[in-house]
Amino acid sequence: MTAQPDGIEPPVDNAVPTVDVPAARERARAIPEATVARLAVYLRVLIGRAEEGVATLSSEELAAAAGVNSAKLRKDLSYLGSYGTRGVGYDVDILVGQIERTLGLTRKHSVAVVGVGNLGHALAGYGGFSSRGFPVTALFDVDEDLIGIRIAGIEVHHLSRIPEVCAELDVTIGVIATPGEGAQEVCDLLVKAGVRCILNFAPVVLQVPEHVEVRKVDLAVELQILSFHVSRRELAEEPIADLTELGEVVVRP
Amino acid sequence: MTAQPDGIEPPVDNAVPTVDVPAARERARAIPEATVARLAVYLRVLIGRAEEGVATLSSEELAAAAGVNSAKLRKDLSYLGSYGTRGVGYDVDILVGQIERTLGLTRKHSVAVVGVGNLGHALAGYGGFSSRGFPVTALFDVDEDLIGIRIAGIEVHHLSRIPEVCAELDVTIGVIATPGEGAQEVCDLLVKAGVRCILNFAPVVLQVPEHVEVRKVDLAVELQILSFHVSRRELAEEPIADLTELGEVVVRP
DNA sequence: GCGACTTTGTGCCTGCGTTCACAAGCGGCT
DNA sequence: AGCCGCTTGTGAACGCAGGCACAAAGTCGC
Repeated sequence: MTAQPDGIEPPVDNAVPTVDVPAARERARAIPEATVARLAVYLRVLIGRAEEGVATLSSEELAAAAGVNSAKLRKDLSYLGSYGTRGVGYDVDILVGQIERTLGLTRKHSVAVVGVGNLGHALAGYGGFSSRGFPVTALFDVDEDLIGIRIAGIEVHHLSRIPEVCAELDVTIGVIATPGEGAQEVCDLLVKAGVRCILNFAPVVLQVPEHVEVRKVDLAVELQILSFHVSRRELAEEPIADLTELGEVVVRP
Repeated sequence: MTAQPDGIEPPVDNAVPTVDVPAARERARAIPEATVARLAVYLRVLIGRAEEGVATLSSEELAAAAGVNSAKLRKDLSYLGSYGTRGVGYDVDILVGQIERTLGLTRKHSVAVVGVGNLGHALAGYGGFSSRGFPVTALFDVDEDLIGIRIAGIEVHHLSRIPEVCAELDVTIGVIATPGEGAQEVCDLLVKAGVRCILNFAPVVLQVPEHVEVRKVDLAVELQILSFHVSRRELAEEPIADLTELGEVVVRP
């Protein structure tokens, strides 16, 4: 364990405990964010291979399938502990179990989707969620015309019932698929309802208390990043001509 | 300009050129990926403020609205050049123009969506794309029942027509919203059609030639990352009890 | 016109994440 | 049983991104 989170070392580290509970906590905390994101990718690949009957996989193969460097993969997996066999590779089933444990996938996470527009509707019907242990159990909207109807078997409630319904269904993850305007209000409601993890599709930066985790998915931003690469490419490819369209007029004094 | 991209300095840097074309190219190349992503966020905030009639914004205000550190914001903007006024802040309109130029948003980017399932349907109807200069102009699917129907006014074509239609409409960005199985095949078709930027919603790692840029949006992965944080929280909050459910049995020899 | 105040732009440092390279460890073959 | 080859796990180096803090540069008031 090289990277100590932030200075504070655990007091004593000499005795020989059989079950090292603080270490479990330390380790979970110590896993870098970037690694967590990749673990999810590895998991998907592993589950796919497991279904094909593959029992063992080397870091090289797994890395190729996940689109990363094999050294990075090994380091990522080493955060979970030593579950590989030198000379052989990783036992697929064991690794699946370990990653699931680390990501907290041993329990189901009930998901509430707020905003049943284009996107919310799609998310409610998206099979990829429930099949991966994230069943959408509640839908909310402001539009009175939508209240009470069922989408993919799930009833749509009014925003005002968020606290009540979320508590009842033990919702752990809230998905905000509203327009930008209502998003902060919805977020506040979710937080008040005890939801501590939010996936935000609305194009606003949400203000949340410190104990709440927000991840933002912004489709327009993704396209703009791609757009940047388009122009960068064109810039790099064209030998020297036609750059005037840039309007770049840098005058050095 | 401190950060020289990769060693090679421009030959002479003494004369007084009026239009510094190579510098434009260098600069576009030098902008860090992380900065590009944030520029898109700044742009959205700026456009919002511009509509409210705000003419000038300080780095502090803009940073707060975008949810970042003000020093980081200033450094990000400095990659575009010096467009702020000390003691005052940034002129909103000028900055909008500069960011749009840098991101290549001065032209429209025609978008093709492949896969008209739940998600593809939502994307086709999503107003956030066209309003930001990314009109969805083509839809594709394999399902014969869908071919020929119109969604949000756009006709659905068969996959096989991707090359033809994309060329005709000058599609620059392809969006893959198919299940994982067909994704690589669709990707190959798009690449063959000359599309060089792809936004991939399918849960697979796409293999593409070097000159093609892929961005992946994986909703299940996002949820799994949130799930990780849920368990991390529970681990940190519970004083010491109930950690056995982890199954964490680390025995130090 | 000058001084005080405000805000930008950036040099420097720190820390995280990635990559390299290799020793340690394990299985299989002889 | 012992050796050989393969693969993991990790120490160490590197590079990039983030944050601090300050000098430069501009505005506003007097």
